[in-house]
Amino acid sequence: MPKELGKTYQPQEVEAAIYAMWTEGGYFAPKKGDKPAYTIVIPPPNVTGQLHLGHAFDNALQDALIRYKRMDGYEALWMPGTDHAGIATQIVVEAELRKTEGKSRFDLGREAFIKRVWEWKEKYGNRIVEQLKKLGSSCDWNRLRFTMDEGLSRAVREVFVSLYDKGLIYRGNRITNICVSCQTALSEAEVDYEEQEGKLYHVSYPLSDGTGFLTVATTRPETMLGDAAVAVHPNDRRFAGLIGRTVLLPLMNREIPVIADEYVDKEFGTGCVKITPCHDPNDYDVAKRHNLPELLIMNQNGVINANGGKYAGLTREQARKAVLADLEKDGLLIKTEPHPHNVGTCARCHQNVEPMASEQWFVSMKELAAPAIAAVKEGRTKFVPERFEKLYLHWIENVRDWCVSRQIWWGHRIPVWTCSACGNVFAMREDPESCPHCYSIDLVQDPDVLDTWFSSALWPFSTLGFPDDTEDLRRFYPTDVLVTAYDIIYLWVARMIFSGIEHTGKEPFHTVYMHGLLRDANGKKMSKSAGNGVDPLEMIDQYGTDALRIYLTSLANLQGGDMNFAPDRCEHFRNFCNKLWNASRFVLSNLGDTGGWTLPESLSLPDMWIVTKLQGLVYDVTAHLDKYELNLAIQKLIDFIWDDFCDWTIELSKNQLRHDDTKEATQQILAYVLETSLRLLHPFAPFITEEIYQSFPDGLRGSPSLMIAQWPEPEDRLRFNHEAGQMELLMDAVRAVRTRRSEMKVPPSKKAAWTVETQHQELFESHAWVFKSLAGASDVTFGAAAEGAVQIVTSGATIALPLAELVDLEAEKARLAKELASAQKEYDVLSAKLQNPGFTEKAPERIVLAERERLAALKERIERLSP
RNA sequence: GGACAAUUAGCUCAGUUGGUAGAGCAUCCGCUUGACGUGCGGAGGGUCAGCGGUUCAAGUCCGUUAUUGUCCACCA
Repeated sequence: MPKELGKTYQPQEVEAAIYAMWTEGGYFAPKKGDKPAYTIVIPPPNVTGQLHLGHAFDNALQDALIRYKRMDGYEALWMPGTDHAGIATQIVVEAELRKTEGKSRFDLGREAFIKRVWEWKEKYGNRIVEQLKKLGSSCDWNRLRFTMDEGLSRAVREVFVSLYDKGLIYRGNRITNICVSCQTALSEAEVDYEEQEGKLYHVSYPLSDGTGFLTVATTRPETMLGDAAVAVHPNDRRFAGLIGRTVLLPLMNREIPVIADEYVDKEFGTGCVKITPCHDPNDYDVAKRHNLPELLIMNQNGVINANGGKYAGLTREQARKAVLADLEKDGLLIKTEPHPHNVGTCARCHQNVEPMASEQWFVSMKELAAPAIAAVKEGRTKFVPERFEKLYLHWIENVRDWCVSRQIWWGHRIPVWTCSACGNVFAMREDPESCPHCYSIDLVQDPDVLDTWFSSALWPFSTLGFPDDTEDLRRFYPTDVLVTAYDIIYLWVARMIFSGIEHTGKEPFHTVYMHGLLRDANGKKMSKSAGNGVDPLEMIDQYGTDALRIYLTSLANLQGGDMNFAPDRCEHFRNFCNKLWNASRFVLSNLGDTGGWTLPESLSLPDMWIVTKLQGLVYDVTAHLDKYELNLAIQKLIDFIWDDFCDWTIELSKNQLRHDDTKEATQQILAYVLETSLRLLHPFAPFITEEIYQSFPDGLRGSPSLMIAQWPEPEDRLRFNHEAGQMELLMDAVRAVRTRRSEMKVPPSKKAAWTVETQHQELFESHAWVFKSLAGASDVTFGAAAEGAVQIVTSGATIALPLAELVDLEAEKARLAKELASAQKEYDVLSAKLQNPGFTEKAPERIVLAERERLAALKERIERLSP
């Protein structure tokens, strides 16, 4: 029996039960069908994460795709999981530790701290998963993975050791970006550059022989403590005589040479550059070329070390102040000028990073990048929209070696050991018990952990069982499409591509569907500090999940551009859900004895029209989904359901349901169109469509859940183009009369007899009920208009309404004359176009044909309008 | 410095191979029409940033200018 549906849709009352029903039914698990596997891996949210709008958007798109493919017979797997998010998680747990116990991670020690993080993860790590479920995400939750699971950790080991053995991972001392707040190295992709209002300090370095000064310009004066030289351009005449001599480094009283190097830009600053090998990447290179000594003056925590002389123990900020003050005192600070420049900041904590020399592990990129470039250039991996390919290629073609070691504790420990006995350094898949070289058991493991993205890069195959050759891996890998925002192309997407190729021999997905970022209603970036963030869960409470999802889906655009989210615009989509709800109530309360949602044997003209429209919709929605044009798909669905189905089909059905001879067929057509529409809408609005579907009587449900109902296919036999065109004539007449009546302020309750002059008399006569139902016709007769009637010229007919008492005859004449003039003008333009051989010969036939028809229609209209 | 994108109705934005410019919101006018006022019917409002080009035909393709935004590189 059909469930009783309330007058308005109340999403809060049904969503949880629907989700539970899906879960209990086991519908999220992939089912073998007549089509192959279709796989999407979720971009794993951080375990520390709270659901934000970006997740909601990304997941709405993925869920729509996976639900569509599942209904379409594919063995659809949406692989879920979470990321351990090394630094981010460690920061969160450290903060909590400091707050609740006033302790640092060092107070606890490494093992105890890691235990704490695991406890935290067990307690809070599933919060984001529960939130994803609220969105209706149809992930196969039984497969939930975590990047630090045993299996995934094994994948990390395998990949590390395999790269190490191939010589593609090495340890090296070089300038790396260090976050002194997180106290770890970062990869270049984790550094954000931002323009800061800095200062350029001009500092005098006296020549050792006391004959003068050289003035250098610097933005980081504290680094002068580590200076190894002053460099000038070899062709710079100003300093030609000074090359090879020495200056006395102020404050440190060290003699350093003046060298010549082409790196120096003569035009910039003073033309003299201080060379600080350990604290600037360019200086490092210069130092290598000139064999300069390397002097590190700062620790990873940003505190000046013993090499900094009397400044040792000061933080970098304190050191800068002290150095400047001392220079000032010595009269060596010549000038300070404002100098806006780009400064690298830590992507996690937004503190300025400190470039400094340190020992780190690197992945050698050149060899790995080559096939990843080819994969995209040769089309095995495609980006949608295509323009993102350029970004990807530009990055990977210029990629530098990847710094993968992090000086934190939460993450995959680098599987490299050093033998204290023989000094052997080796990487192993299993923790070793003794040195493979000298069998000593005195082994020390590298203290660092791997970059979080090292494990994320393996996600498409590590989640499916790699490194084991599992059935899942064979069936679901390579995956199909990766859906994510463009801001992690380098951090994640590119690394998955080269990792997938290197370790599995296959590109991890054939399509990368990229989208933009959500901004607030004014186009501003959403952020906690600005307080303009929108909580999707609040949106769900207020408007329902489906309304939020439809709105988000409609925001996607074909350029992958950023989108502005205005919370109150959810209302429109909430209204749409309610509209669908009520349309369904109407259809369900008028089912009668309809035994199924098959079409009636004979179709009326309006039936043929809506069925034809529906075929077009099936075709369009499917095509848009296949092309990742989800915004267009949802727009067409809304237009069809609201405008075509509700405003025309349902309105007309009210008349047809009153007559015994048309009642049953009408019931059937309503059920048929509604049921098909629900299936098409389901990927976008899973809850409401399922709730309505479950309210259908048993005979009308082909499947226990709409989730696993079959995706509709367009049927050519149900395209009635001619009849649909006839219907449009009737609709034009309805609209034309409505407009005129409205202009003349005739209340809808006032009916009027129509006198129609038309070549389509049979059509208009047999469908007089349409005009009576929708356009206030009391009677429809045929013939010439009576004197003083209001004449309405529409496509195919002139309709006369006897509303003489409401009409100013002169105004009426003027209006008709104006319409005639405008029609005539349009006719002239069109006829000139059709007389142009350039057009008739070169334009496609269908266009010419359509224009000829338009011309004929205009001609007829002009005749009708002519007095 | 380089690259990419955007510029369409008062506002926010769609616009899928070039083929008569669309939506929502806002505004205005009507409506106790038996699914829905979270609704129904109707109206006004646009030289699609400027200029030039290709084409029978340009919001759509090409060039150029302007403005805005993003990314990359990098200036001690």
